[in-house]
Amino acid sequence: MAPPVSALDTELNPPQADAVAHTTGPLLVFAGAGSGKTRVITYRIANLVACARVPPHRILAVTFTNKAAGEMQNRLGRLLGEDLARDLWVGTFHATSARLLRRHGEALGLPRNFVIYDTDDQKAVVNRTLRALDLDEKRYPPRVCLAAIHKAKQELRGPDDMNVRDPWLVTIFRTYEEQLRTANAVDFEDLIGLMVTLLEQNPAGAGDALRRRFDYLLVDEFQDTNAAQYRFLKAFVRDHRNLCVVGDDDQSIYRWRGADVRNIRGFKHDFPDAHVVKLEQNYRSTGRIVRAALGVIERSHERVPKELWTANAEGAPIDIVATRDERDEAAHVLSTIQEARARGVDPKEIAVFYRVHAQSRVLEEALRSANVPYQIVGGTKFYERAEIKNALSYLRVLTNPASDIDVLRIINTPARGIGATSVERLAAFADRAHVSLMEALARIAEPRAGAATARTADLGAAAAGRLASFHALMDQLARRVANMPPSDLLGEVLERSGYLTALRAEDTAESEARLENLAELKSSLYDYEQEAVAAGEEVSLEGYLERVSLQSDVDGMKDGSRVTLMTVHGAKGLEFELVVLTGMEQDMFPYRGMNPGGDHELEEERRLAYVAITRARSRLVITHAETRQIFGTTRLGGPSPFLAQMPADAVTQKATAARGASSLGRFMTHDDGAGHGYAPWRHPQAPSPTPQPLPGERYVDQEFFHDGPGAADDTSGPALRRGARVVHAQFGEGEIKSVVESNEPAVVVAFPGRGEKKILARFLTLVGGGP
DNA sequence: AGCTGGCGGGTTTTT
DNA sequence: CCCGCCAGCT
Repeated sequence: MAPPVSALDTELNPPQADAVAHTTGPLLVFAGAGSGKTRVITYRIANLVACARVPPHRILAVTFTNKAAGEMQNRLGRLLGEDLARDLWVGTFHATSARLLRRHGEALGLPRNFVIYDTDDQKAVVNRTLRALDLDEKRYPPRVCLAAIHKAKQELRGPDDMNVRDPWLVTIFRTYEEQLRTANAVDFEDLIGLMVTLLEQNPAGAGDALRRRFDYLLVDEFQDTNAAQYRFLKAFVRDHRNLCVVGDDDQSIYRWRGADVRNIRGFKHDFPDAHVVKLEQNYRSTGRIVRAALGVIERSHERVPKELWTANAEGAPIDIVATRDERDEAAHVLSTIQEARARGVDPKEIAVFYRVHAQSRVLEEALRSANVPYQIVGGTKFYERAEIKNALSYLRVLTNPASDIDVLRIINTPARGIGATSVERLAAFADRAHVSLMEALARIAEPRAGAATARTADLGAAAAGRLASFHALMDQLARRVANMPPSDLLGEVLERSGYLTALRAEDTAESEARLENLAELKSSLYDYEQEAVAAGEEVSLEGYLERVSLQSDVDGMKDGSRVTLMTVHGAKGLEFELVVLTGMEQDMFPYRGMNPGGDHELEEERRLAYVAITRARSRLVITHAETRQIFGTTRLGGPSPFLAQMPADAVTQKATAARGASSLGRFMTHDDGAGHGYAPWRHPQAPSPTPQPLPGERYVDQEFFHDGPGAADDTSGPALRRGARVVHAQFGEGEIKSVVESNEPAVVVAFPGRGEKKILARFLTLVGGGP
């Protein structure tokens, strides 16, 4: 066995060096939060390549997100040089599987041009299935059906061995599978499941071929793998057993998605000879933050015992701030951020966390009106917008005409007179003939026999004509796929389909936004082409579509100098100088949706809180609100029980002025003047506490929350006012003429030489910064 | 055929 | 509160 790279050795503590030096056989690394996990993985790979002389293309590293994969590849580029690093296989389970299935999937009858159906597509398939089976979608809600299907597939179960009582669900599952297969489509679970089939059943020797590809496998965030993924790994390393898994059972937060923390806790059972390393020294956070995190996680039973510690300074106390409601909370978040910025903290080193996306809106409004640059990770995703999905459906049909779901999306988009009745008749005809919708269209569009076919399908001459011209359009476009780069093809698609014309004719702020989004889509295709060329990969429409399907929220995170707003789930694996953790209330965190919730769920919430706390390097501010408007109703939750579990000497209890005032208004009958003579703010769980306003605590700009004159239609906040100068990516600089009411903040801007245009606020940048 | 408005239902986290 | 679905209207 080769010794570790000596130059790296000095930068590693003993357990880290131990893990890096290990080469042959199974290795289990428990990596506590902030314990230098990524460093260990990258150095271990570097060690394998540089010392053990393993060719890079024979190493597969699996990460949780594409972004993490990219970062790992970058770091390895710096350690090993770009040439070697490029040959490494680094990617998510899904991206890696997709890539391998393109090459080996044919052994299972999966064509190379398969498409990946996202949740939306899957739901459409279930809806279609329900209609075909004539089932009431009230009794069989698509969401519920899909959840049952996913659960089964995550455990590698098929319709015959799924654990459900209702036989209809089995039928729905079976039909769903049939639809995917005939559409040459796979869902996320198939990507893993089909790989397992290849590896375990070895059709046409494909499993052996796959196994021979890699000598070493490394898996990050192993605590969040599911049963199928674990079986994938075991099948892959069957012959050499060179499997290194890295994770932290305390950070397992994806149980709801099928992740099974027993994979890491029971790893020793499957690999009794595994070398086990524990990384317990935290290099990231202050002493107080580490102790607060430990206070929460130590209440957990079931966990593998670990001693997380840090040699770092104690640092500032963690602020636990009681606020009146979510708006007061947002104001406090804002002032915390402003204060940090004033101290010179880069906005990109600041993050605001929440449990559920629904909490983000108020926070976003506060930041926007104060002109704080920010980005929201997750929520309504770019690729889920209707116009983007439509455009992508055109592209997908061009690569894979069998994908009926995509055909249904675009057949009458833009409106071309093909109504529901025509589509239904077409679908019925396709069904009888056992062909895809595109194939059915081709038959109807045939110059001679077409007319008779149309009659068979019960389609009138006019309808048949419109269907034929749709087919002609797609046929024409399909001929161009091979002849032009994908970004140009998109342009062709949008022009020739009439989609752009239709949107331009609409001429609303919304249609304008859709056009902008489509332009952005085109540039994302262009970016892909550039990157693929740079990485020496083949540029193909399929390649782009695959990337889009497998993109995650955090992948879209930009590196700009902006504050990040995200859910705690999204924050896994990241770290920030300052973290503001909001909504730490009973029922919000731990979150209770509508289900009663058992022990296991509380355990997962606890781990989630642990993840949230340990993202912070030097400063952590935690807020909770007395009342919270969410989903249209007001929630009243006391402080989260997790707060009481943080050591008293690690935290400082505070309250906003508004919180103090609200208690006064609500509980006192006499006017005593705010902030005087109240019982001290004792314990977060004390009943009806009366907080004492912190001396000197005040608000930046509390005023804007109380609608002033004209505030009602000025939804964009004070920043975008009449007369303000703004910059637009395409039209350049202009002046705001008026603020218009819309779903989204929008304004009319006069651009010199280009006239006035309605533009959504999010496409504009203010000139000159602050108001 | 396509639009609009009313209604009811669901609202976690996401590769 | 927001969305999607349906029915009824143009």
